[in-house]
Amino acid sequence: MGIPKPTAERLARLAQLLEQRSDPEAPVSSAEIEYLTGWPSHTIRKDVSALGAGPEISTSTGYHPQRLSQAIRSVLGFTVEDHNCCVVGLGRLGSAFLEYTGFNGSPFTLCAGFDSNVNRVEILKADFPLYPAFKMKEIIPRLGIRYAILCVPPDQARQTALRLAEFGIVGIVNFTPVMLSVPPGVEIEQVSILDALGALAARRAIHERNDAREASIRSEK
Amino acid sequence: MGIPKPTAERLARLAQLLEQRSDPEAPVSSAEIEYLTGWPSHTIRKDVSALGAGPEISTSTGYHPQRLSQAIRSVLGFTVEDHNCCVVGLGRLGSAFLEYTGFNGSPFTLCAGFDSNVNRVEILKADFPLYPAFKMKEIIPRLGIRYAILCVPPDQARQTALRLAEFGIVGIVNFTPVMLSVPPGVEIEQVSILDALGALAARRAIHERNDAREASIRSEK
DNA sequence: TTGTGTGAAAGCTTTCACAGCA
DNA sequence: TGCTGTGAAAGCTTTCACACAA
Repeated sequence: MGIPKPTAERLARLAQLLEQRSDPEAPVSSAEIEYLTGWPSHTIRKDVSALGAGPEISTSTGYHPQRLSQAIRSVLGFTVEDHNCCVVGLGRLGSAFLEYTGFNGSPFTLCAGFDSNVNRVEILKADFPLYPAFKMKEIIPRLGIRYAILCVPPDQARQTALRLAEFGIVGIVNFTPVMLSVPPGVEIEQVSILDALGALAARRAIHERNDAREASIRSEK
Repeated sequence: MGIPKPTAERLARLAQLLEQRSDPEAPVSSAEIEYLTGWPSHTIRKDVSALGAGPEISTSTGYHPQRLSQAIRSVLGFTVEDHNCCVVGLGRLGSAFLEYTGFNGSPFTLCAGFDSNVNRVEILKADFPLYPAFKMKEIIPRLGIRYAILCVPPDQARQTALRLAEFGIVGIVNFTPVMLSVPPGVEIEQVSILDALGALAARRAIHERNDAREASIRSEK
């Protein structure tokens, strides 16, 4: 009984959602989670069930938010020291992360920034140190950084990703529009706007197609 | 025979990939696409097959990139006039899109930006007009904008999304960390960094779990 | 009565294996 | 010999329906 990938991704998001709640003690039902997320309540129950956590997670009035999110983090292996991140490329997009407050309270810590432009590294301010790009090789292993947020210009994306993999990065959030190929063992999460828009448009096209199809089936009868 | 959602999303991405190619005439094989994307070649063949496009799409040496991407766009309904987009919220992140060149050559056009801070709207420069937020109601229908890129501060996200839906937006790319609930008929694509990192960490946890499980099974024998 | 937990069924998607074509 | 195309099988995930607990 392994945990299915879609289940794990839903749970990861659910944990975040639970931690945003105002009252971490007030029970939350699967129906309420359905309302907040759009996922059907039975899917949520099944997901939680797949965790294999004990009965202290839930009562007859719903789940205990804090215990549930802890159970999720523990089963998915979200421990703070494993989740140091860095931003690579400090242009408009990359530097936007320097002032992003969402990391507080999350299991991820942003602890370094890199840019090939030494000037930019010196001018920008952040709560963590910024380095010139050639120091990646030294800093990434030293700080135990495992995840990278890639915001370099498109023409440098492939090369930079390969170097990151070499230095021990295990996951890359790719904000460039370039499709990356990396060594096995490194995971990529693609977040280009064009992909996101493409996914929306594709979903919408299916809707319209299916609606049209259903309408024509109905009219045939 | 509808097109499965995962298939549609892969095809949307494939079309983009094909359009980035240097030579739009040189045939591309499913094996080459496998190398570029990581998707197995038989999945790609099945996906293309699901399009139901004619035999002019492929030869015995592979697919014709240009014709294939056109077939994808036509079946998925990617026509230029349907895909006007706007950026909502012009802070660091939102304003990064103003200088983003990736939209050229894509089926999407960025044609407006909105921010509640009138000052910011006047100071920032872009190739398309920027408006104060209260004009959304007027401008979105007038320009036929269907997709919105949401970059407002977290505490305004929910409210803004609902207004966008009201004004006729059918798809929102949500860059805020807030989970949105919108009326049916509006699609959301969530791209918060925390979600992306969470997905990476979740996938990695499964890998490690499964590897450990396999190792222990092996050692039991 | 209102909620979770969970085998079993249904529904999708991917994978396979091989036919067919240039 | 290289490739695509595609029914059929296998493998996952979601949905259902109902048992069970407070």
